[in-house]
Amino acid sequence: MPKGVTRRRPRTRAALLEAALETFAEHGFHAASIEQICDRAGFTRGAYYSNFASKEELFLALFDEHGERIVRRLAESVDALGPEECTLERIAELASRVEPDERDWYLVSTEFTLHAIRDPQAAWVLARHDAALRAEIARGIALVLRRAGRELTVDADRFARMVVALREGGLAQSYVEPAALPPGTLERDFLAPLLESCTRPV
Amino acid sequence: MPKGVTRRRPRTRAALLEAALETFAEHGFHAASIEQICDRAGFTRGAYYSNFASKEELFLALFDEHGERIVRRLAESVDALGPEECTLERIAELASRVEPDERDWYLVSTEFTLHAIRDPQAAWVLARHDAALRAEIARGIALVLRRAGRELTVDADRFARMVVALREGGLAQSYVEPAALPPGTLERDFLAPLLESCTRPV
DNA sequence: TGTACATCAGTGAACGCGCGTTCACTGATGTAC
DNA sequence: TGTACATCAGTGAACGCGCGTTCACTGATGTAC
Repeated sequence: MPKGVTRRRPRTRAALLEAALETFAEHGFHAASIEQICDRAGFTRGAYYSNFASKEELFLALFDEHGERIVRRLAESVDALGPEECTLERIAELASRVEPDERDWYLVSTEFTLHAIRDPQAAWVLARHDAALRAEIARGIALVLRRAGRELTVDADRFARMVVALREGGLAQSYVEPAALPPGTLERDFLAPLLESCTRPV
Repeated sequence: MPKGVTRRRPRTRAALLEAALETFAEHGFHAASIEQICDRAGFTRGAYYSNFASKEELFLALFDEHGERIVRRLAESVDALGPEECTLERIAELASRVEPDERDWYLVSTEFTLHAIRDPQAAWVLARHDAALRAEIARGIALVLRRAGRELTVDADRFARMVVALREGGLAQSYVEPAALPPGTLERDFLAPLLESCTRPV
């Protein structure tokens, strides 16, 4: 193992993945060419094939590694939940936050979802990430509800699935008509009522 | 105008559109080849280019015409609503119905949504269809609520957007993991509570 | 109703371009002494 | 620390295949009388 000097490999790979995210977001998986990705990353196609066996493999790696980042980020947000976040309205407001950089990920992960519906291996990878994501959502909700002196009356994972559906379904509409439905609107409007009717005082 | 004898044109076009729906559903827009579509429809590529100027145009026509069918079908369901459908649970159950043939349309329309997020013309077409769909949903909900002696306390179109988000977000999860989340589950579990907390007696 | 002609829908071979993939190479990174 | 050598990451030209699109044609559909 070399010390001090950094091998270029990981940085090249990371640059290609980052460029792939942006290029796939802009054009879609099939319409995006490997040359576009390499140009954006500042490398040649040879470098690409030195790091990835095929376009398909890149797509999988991209989803896998970036998906992990998303889960980590959410976990940190949950860990950072302060004691003041204990009203149902406050939870809804937190859940309605949509970062500007989520758009690219939305486009890529939705396309990956379509791929997963057709491909069992991709489905398996997607299901694992989604489960991890829902576990964090459930953890966050349970944490805040406990502080608010309430508890869910429905299955936590099922509730988390509903939250994910609401968010992803809402983002689709928001990205098609940003003016008609600003991102986060549905969470803001309907999550508090839902928490109201799906919890009870503990 | 010829009488009696049917020109082949409309039938050929319809066959190509039908085949395109299935082929796009199976492989996705870019991965599906025009030859596959023509083979499935029982025509040659020449027939295809006699009916459509390009692959892009077919995609748009397919979404446009099939989308209209979906709205019509929903409108008929709303018209057929009997007086017995007047409890909140009954509405939730109706909304949770997912026909087997919706899978193909889900795959194609979701891909079209991604396309629309990137392309203003497609966004406009999609927005028009979605608005018509939501209008029918709102009409159905208002109809049944009135019979149940209740009314929405939130904007009807906003509520319809939430219903659409829940359904499409839920279908994504269901189609990736059919065993973990049978189609319609989220509607069945969460629509009644939502209607409960978003309506009042009139 | 039957025949001759005109038009139009669909045929299928050919084209050519774009893009994923390969490979012989070069220069940068790391190792030995 | 400096030099000689080995390995490895990235280069970029070339390949070839698949697919969208075109076009000269043929046979089916429709019209006139």
